[in-house]
Amino acid sequence: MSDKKSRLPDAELEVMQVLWRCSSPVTGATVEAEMGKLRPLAKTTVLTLLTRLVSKGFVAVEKQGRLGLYTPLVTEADYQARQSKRFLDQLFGGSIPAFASALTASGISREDLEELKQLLEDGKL
Amino acid sequence: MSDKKSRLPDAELEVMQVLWRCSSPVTGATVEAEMGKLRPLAKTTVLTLLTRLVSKGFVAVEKQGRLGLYTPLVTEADYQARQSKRFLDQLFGGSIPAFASALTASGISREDLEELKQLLEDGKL
DNA sequence: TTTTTTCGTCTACGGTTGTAGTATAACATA
DNA sequence: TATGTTATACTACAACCGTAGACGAAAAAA
Repeated sequence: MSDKKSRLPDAELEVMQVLWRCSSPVTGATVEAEMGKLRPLAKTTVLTLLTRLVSKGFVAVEKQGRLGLYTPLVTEADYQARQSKRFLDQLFGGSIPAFASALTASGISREDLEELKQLLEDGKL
Repeated sequence: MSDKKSRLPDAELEVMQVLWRCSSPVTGATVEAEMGKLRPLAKTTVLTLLTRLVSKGFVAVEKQGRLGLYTPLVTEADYQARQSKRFLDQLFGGSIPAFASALTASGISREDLEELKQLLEDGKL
């Protein structure tokens, strides 16, 4: 019901990540169980988050009687791509190198940089 | 007054970016003028944002009489580094390559990738 | 010094987010 | 069928955000 451009609040993102990890469609109970593994939340809280995601157009719900089956409408790759661009624009005026150097300053793993270098050299990016 | 780890809301970030661009200390009026160039905001709005930044410990204010002189307490590089890590962790489980491929999917400029490649090859990162 | 402009604090208000209790309606079970 | 069990929808509520008006004090101008 609204623009998919926007960033999701942390709690809603966590729910999306569960949805992306599970094979859809998924029941609310399943989402709650998955979330609860790391972060115990009341059932109703998870349901509220799901409902909000539905009204934002990020998730579809299909009713089997009173039971709801949830399916993500936005793929993880899609969300990642949009948010990456947004982040880069907002903090670095869109410059990847500027971002990369910020990362080194943040003590990111050397291996990841190496791997990235490989990808670039192999023309995979 | 609180943890510097946290992400700033968009409006507050914009104010910080003005502060980072100007040579400190800066008066509220200056900030307002700079902000207004792109996004007209009421004077009081800018002041409110500055005050919030002060209470969050991101900005220091020094009073010259009734006039406030504002200085950022967190450097841009510092903020960028922390947020980059946070972003990477939250969306990509910390993997830079995963992030990089999301970027290509988002239609990021070829030149930026080239530049990044150069930096990596020159060992600058 | 009276008036006007300026800078800032306080207060406000609608919307969002995190979190969950309550009520309700459908389902399973005794 | 009577009853316990759920899954969901509604309601709530405090904190936080974006935005700014009201009001007061200080400074500048007349």
